Amino acid sequence: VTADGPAGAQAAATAGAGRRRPRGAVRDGLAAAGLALARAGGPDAVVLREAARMTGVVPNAAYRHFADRDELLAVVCAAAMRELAARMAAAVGQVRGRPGDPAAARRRLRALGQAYLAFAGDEPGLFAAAFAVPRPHAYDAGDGAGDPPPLDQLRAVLDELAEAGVLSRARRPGMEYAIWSTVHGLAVLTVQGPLRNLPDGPRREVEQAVRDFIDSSLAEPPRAS
Amino acid sequence: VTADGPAGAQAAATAGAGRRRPRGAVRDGLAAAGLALARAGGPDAVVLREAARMTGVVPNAAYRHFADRDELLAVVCAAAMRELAARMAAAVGQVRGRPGDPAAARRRLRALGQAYLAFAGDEPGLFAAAFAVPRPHAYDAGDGAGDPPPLDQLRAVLDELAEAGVLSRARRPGMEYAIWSTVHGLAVLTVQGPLRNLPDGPRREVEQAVRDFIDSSLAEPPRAS
DNA sequence: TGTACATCAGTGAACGCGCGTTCACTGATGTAC
DNA sequence: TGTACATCAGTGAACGCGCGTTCACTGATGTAC
Repeated sequence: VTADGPAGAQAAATAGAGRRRPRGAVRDGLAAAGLALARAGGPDAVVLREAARMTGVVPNAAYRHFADRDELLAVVCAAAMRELAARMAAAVGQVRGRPGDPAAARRRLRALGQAYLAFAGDEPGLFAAAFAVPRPHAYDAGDGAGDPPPLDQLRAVLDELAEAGVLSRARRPGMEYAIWSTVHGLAVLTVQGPLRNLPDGPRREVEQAVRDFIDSSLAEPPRAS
Repeated sequence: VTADGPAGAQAAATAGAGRRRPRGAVRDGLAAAGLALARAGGPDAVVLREAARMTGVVPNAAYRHFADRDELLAVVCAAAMRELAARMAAAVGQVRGRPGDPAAARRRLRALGQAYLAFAGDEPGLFAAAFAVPRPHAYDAGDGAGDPPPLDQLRAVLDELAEAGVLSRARRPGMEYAIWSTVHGLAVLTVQGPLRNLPDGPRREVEQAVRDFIDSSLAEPPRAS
């Protein structure tokens, strides 16, 4: 962390004992290190000893801040999910057009999906981690601060589409799950799944097919089956 | 494997050395044990030593049949994918109605999706394993024997829908990826993902919403975006 | 403002575990003559 | 049909590794009087 000269080793060893960092720095450091590990290798790569190493702290020091490895992992996963939410919020925030404008609403939905896919592609480790949280899942549990969780962002855009008349009221209920499933499935299949080795050309065609699929599903009334 | 009496231990120990099993039995046993491990705990649970233990063989004996743990895992994953394909083929085979009948074609598509979801729900470990194959993926590589791979089964039903006039020709290209993404995403989200703790009622509503979403996307022409 | 003391947050050493993998071996199997 | 021998498929022992986690400790921090 600090630059050590040839004589610095002893200084570090001397100063190393006891508490030297400001309050909360070690906990934050462990969480940040865990996030870096997840970024590089997914949730399985979040190794407590390695996070402690990166923080410059002895492994068992982590137990002052987390009950066990699972608790650290949960914090990392939540951070990964927040990063996804931030990417989506940023993308949708860049779309021009007043609220209620049908064309703008469509663009916002598209931006949301695009951001989701881009995150999965750019950060496969974080994407996997975001959905790999151990035991109970706090996916919707936005604590007020920060961006709303992905599902809420999607709901907001769909509500706007319904108000704008692009999406018929009758079809609105449950639509967020259908679209979420579609985009999430595409992300999983093309990033970690069987379609991960698709060349760029076919990959783009697949993505276009999925976009058309979603677009064409917005306006029409449901048909009897 | 064989029932050992109190005096059987020595017999087993005596007979244990050297090769006793019929040709290929150990390899098959390891693969079957690996599949059982994947069934119970997903791809990460496919542990070479444990598979050897279950087969009644010393751990390093596995290296006579597989180059390393990854090769065993690949075999297990392929078997898991074959089980998914078999479930889908069985489900679609039970649908009555001659080829080309529009209503029957729709039922076949629905049966396909239903089987996919049911497999993910009944066998979460195998489902995860099927999509966790290390390095290059042989998803489409049907070797002639057995059922066609899932994607081909889906293509066949969509072709039938197109011929029956249910799915307009213009929308047919790429549709298999859109539907696959949707169903796969739903499976992942509700089985391992953030929706895994949904009570039965809401879960059924979500599934119904996704079904409606797919149904309503078959017939309509694409709209300009 | 100064001192006594509880608490907090780190260190150092060690534990047991189970894993994948390698080595030298040996006995049964199956083939060539 | 019988024998010599190469190959195959197992055994037994061991390796090094890195992990999560526990223990007893110690020194700095911050609080009560």
